[in-house]
Amino acid sequence: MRYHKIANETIRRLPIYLRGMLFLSEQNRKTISSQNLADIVGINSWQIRKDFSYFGDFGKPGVGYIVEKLIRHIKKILKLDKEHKTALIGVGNLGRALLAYPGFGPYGFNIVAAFDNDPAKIGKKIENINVEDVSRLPALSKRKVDLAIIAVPRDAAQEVADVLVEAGVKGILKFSPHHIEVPKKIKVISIDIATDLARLPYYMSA
Amino acid sequence: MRYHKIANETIRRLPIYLRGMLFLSEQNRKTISSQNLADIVGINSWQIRKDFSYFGDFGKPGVGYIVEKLIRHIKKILKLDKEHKTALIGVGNLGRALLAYPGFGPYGFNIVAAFDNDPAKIGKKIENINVEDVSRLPALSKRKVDLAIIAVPRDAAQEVADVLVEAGVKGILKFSPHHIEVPKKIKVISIDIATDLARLPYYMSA
DNA sequence: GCATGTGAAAATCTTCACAGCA
DNA sequence: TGCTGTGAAGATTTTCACATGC
Repeated sequence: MRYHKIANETIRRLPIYLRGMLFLSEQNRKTISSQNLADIVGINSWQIRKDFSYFGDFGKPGVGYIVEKLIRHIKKILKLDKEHKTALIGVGNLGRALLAYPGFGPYGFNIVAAFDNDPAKIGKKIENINVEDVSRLPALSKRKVDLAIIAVPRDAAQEVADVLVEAGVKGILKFSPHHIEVPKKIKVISIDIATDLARLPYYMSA
Repeated sequence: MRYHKIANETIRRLPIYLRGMLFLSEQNRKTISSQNLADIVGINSWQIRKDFSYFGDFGKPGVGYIVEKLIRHIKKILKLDKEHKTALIGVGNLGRALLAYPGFGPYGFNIVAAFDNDPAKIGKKIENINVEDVSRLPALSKRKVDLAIIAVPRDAAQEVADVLVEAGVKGILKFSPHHIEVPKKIKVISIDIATDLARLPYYMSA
């Protein structure tokens, strides 16, 4: 292994590899070759090897990669090896789907708090999480929450983000399509279904 | 304008620009400069100008871009200028959130059918859409549906995709994290919240 | 004078081909 | 023999700087 600046694109792919490895682990596979993993995740084998080569000698020539070891290794790189307490803001349709989503666990994400501004929802329990008033957001700083998922309407996103940053949140995943302004040290990732969907027709053969 | 192969990354950004332009249109803005648009969408102005330059002379030097004209132009490039009938497969939490999602309209996406395999859901009406039995999927070919959104559990995704391809669907948006195998001419886009979220901790300053 | 459009340079990312180890 | 790890080549994408048009 040499020193390399790690490509951004590599970081984007690591969670995909991790997903594949977790699947293999469920099935009690012990080792996997880059070619096998390529078939599972839909990424070329040489791309996989190149990506891994940034981080050290993961695999054994002639054998492949050891599933459990690779999982631990990728988790460590992505800093997923310890729990991340996560707050959800906005308990609408999407918010409820997120609370019910079982896929966060294996990555160490744990939704520990949910907030809304609708009095009809505040105080209710959804999926075992108590819905709190958004006015209580600033108190998050005391609760070791470092990550937040924003699932509120467009116009409220910036305001919510400001409070979250103030409360010490380090990373934000948002579903509102608008760009929000945050300090440079805060990382924001956006998911917008319509924006992704909008690429499809371009690639669809008539 | 010259002939250029259009960069994939450019196509990825076009829906983001479109989103910004639609927002401006709502506010009755007539023209916009690349710098102004940059502030709204969070992408550099030179990147925006470069992207647009692939398609022809969109703007007027000294003035900027004409909002309505640019919207029409981008929609045309992305083939969003006509309606895309869309089917939803899987009416769980996520599926219901998608049916209630108001953001598809401006892009010309219209969910015209929903399917599930749960007898308790079949026949129910959700958000004005009748939930049909998945066994009726093959009949989609007669209904001019060219796009499908798969929101079913992991293990069912490949099977559903196979039927959809058979039924003539040209593009698939899926939420199941697994890679699925489809003919090359079918375009598949995946959204996986956990995979996106998993990148955050890496970038979060301790 | 203001803002676009674009060659050219720089940076980044992917692909290849194969040396070398188990 | 099978499969990794990686330098080097190739392709793509971003960034810059400025000529050009309104």
